[in-house]
Amino acid sequence: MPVNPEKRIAEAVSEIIFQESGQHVTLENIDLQRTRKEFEGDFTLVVFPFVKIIRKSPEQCADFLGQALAARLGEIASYHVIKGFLNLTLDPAFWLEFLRSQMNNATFGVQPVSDRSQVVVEFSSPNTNKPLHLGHIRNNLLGYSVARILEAAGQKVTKVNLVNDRGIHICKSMLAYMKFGKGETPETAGKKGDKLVGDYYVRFEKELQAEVNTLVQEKGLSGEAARKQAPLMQEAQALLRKWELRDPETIEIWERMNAWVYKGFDATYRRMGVSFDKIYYESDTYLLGKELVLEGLNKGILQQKEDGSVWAELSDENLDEKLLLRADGTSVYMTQDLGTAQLRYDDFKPGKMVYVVGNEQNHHFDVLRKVLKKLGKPYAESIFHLSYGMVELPEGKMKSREGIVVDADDLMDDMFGTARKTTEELGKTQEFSEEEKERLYHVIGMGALKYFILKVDPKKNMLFNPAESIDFNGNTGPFIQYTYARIRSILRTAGTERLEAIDPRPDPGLINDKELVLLKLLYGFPQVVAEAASELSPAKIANFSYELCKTFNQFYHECSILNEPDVVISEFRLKLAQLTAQTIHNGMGLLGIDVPERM
RNA sequence: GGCCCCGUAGUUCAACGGAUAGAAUGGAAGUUUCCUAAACUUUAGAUACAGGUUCGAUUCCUGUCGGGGCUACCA
Repeated sequence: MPVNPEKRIAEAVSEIIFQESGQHVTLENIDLQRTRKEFEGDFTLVVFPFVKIIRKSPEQCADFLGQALAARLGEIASYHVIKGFLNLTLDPAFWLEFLRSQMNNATFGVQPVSDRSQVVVEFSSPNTNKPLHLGHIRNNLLGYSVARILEAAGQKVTKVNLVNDRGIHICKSMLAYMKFGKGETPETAGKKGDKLVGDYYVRFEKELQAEVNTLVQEKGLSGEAARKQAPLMQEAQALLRKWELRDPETIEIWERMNAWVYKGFDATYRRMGVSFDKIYYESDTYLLGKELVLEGLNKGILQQKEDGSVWAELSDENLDEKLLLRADGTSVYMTQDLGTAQLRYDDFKPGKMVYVVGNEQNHHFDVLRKVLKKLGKPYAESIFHLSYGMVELPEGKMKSREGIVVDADDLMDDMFGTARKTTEELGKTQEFSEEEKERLYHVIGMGALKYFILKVDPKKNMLFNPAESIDFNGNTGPFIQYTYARIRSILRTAGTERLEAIDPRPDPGLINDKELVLLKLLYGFPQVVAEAASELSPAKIANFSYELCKTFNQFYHECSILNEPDVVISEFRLKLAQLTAQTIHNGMGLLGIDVPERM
């Protein structure tokens, strides 16, 4: 029995058309899709593109191709034509063979690394002056999932994090701590380190605003001018210069505060279930960025102004000029990113560098690519910005600059609490131990959060509704987890050891529609993974998994699995359930979502 | 002002240029001597607007109207 009917059909179509008309049709131009479920058939060939070549009406064309294909390929059991669509039905024996070949495959849909070219995926990219918030959650989940999906498609992936640990914003929280901190530590304050430092950043902005208000009132300055002249801002800039000169006292405080932050971030990452293969720090890359800029200046690619600032002229690329070094010689965000890109390229020589960064930075990445191109860097074209939209909450918008943020830790606490409350109300966990309960509430709460966010197309702005995400009905993570737990329960009841020895092939004639629908859906999983990888879209996996669970429930409802008089059919169904569970497990794994054995 | 992204049932999301625009949720009505009812079944309900491109447009192009973002010597 052939293993790849799509390919065989497409090749046969190409040959048939060539014999008929003498014209070559490439495989990419043959539109063969899975038949939509409201029509009879397994694969559908769209024949409209061939009507001019074959010079027949769409219906005649489809009929001609159907006859020729059925005669040529044994696995095609029948065909029929609706308008210009040729629906092909495969022999049930093909689907049974598919089940037999995959039923004990624990890695169904997940390939081992087969592509030697590296992909580097950067995500998270926090600033050390602020705790992680809801936007970071979407970022982390997307990045982690995309990395796993690329891996499942056979690519070698390195997950990296780039920590923004230097710059004027970091100096602001340092300055506030130096002025108002009185030697406070996370321990004495009773706060996570990242929260403590974040509070000083907020404190700086508050004190600065007070100074600005005074200047505006007393000297009649504009808000913008007042901000620049305010003593605190001047001090922050002085601190940045001291930092770049490696002033020992400044460096000591900087290191101490950063260590607090990293400890806090680690706890949040661990809880979120994400990890990195390598962490870059901008304090290590900005000098390389400066070097690249100075090199470009020497070669005459970049321009220096009278005040000493260095710029890239991008008007030939339809962009404005871009500052790369300030007049005082300190570097900006773009400078750091130039250095980071170079370092990353030197480290891994990746064929592709994916940056998971919010869409408000679309312009930044446009400029980054073009500056690198101007500098003659070969990797400029391999940079891919995976741009995602904002996450909003039902209560309204989140704006980190205005202090309206949803803290990542708080949100995860919330999800855990809701998972506990909902589960306890249903009274399903009474026989669980305390540890098992804690574990389960974590898995459900995080599953709800992850699934809700990942099922949406990354580039779209989205609305996250915590209450709706944790609903056990509908297109949610907990629904999928629940379906998985039920299948596992069935398999435990049946006794899995009995399953290993049986032949899952009943007489094809004994298989009913529900079983066939489920089997065919499962068949599509590897294809879905491949699509998700090429489009960098976890949403594809999420929506497929939901479809699978729903289909399983319908199958399960109509086909009694254990109490079936016909033993062969029943065991065949158990095999089908087993492959379904495995597929849910693998699919959720690609989203970074755990599935519990019981719930 | 200029540039970019987005406008789909009441709501949250789907739909390589393909068939009768799918789900879920909320609304209405049902199903439990049964292996997890956190399930299943039935039902009403949508492509912002106007043109164009073609066998065919939610999808591509143009314009209008809405929403968001960017346009920093912040990151």
